[in-house]
Amino acid sequence: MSIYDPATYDIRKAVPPMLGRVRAVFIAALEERLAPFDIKPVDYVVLASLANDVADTASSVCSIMSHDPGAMTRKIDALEQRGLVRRVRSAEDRRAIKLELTPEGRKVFPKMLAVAVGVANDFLRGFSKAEVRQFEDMLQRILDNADEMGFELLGKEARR
Amino acid sequence: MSIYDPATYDIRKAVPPMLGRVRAVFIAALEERLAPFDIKPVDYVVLASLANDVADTASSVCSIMSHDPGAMTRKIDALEQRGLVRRVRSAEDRRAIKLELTPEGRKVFPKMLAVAVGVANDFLRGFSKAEVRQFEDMLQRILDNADEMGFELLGKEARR
DNA sequence: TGACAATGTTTGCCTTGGCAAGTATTCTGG
DNA sequence: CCAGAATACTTGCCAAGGCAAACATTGTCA
Repeated sequence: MSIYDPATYDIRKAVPPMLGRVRAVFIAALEERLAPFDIKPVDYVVLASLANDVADTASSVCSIMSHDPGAMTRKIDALEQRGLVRRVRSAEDRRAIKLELTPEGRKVFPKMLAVAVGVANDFLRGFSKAEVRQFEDMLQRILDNADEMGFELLGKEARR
Repeated sequence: MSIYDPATYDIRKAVPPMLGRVRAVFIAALEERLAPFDIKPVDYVVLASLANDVADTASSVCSIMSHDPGAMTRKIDALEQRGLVRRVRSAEDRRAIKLELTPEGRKVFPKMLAVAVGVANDFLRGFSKAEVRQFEDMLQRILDNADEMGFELLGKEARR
């Protein structure tokens, strides 16, 4: 049974366009509140991936963020230049380069995290915790569907 | 009462990062299925805005999509070049330029719409209609919160 | 083991969006 | 009425991502 019908599809209410709008305001808010740190939302996500041990190389950060490897190289160049991130050639796999936060990076990241969490809480004002959990679950179910359809959150080549 | 706490914030599950991922797979799927028409997701949204009478000028399309006016000029140049959209100087307000689909645009758009709705239905497989409605409502509530915080990325006139 | 595929990173080129300045037109307050 | 603000669009310039090619290294398998 289909959810949406082309004849009645409303781009002002349907889930896909709404997702885009909500994401847009999220990023706008994050950008504004991270500005004092001279950090952009994308940079924050890179730092957060490293800080949370969700990724430890450029390529793993790329697959998590679905970001281009070429662009990532340049971004890490900049973050390294600013002394927030360090590159360490891996001993086990000499192709890879381990990434880690510098002491300076570890010091300032918590402030950015606080900002990001603050934005999330502000936008979810009025939601109960149960609702948020339900919301998270629905998002995960969509990702699972995407997964089954072959749209994993990896580079196109990695999909095979 | 806050939803998220920096100490336990998980970027793999929290709403903001999940929104980004879900949107990314949506766009990837849309891009792939629109490729046969040589149309990109952004182009589709422009055409959809015009087809659904949600917008009828470049600026109104911009506010709906939170898109840059400069980029929009170039995009419409291209769509006009391809014979899908037509520019008609407005008689009432001679600053504005009315946009409309050409007969050719009207002819091909339904196929793109079918693709887009198909993607939405595929990704929402397993959702009941009630769940989708609830999902839409939550997204709207977030936009309303953004609104109160001064992040009105959508043109007000476009929402009326 | 030896070709060949795959992975991780980098670089150059191209496309596209963001931003600022400029023009034309309309709106507004004194 | 009219000077200045606001709106609609355009253009040029810059920043950043997407893509492809190149290189080094590792994995696979006949």
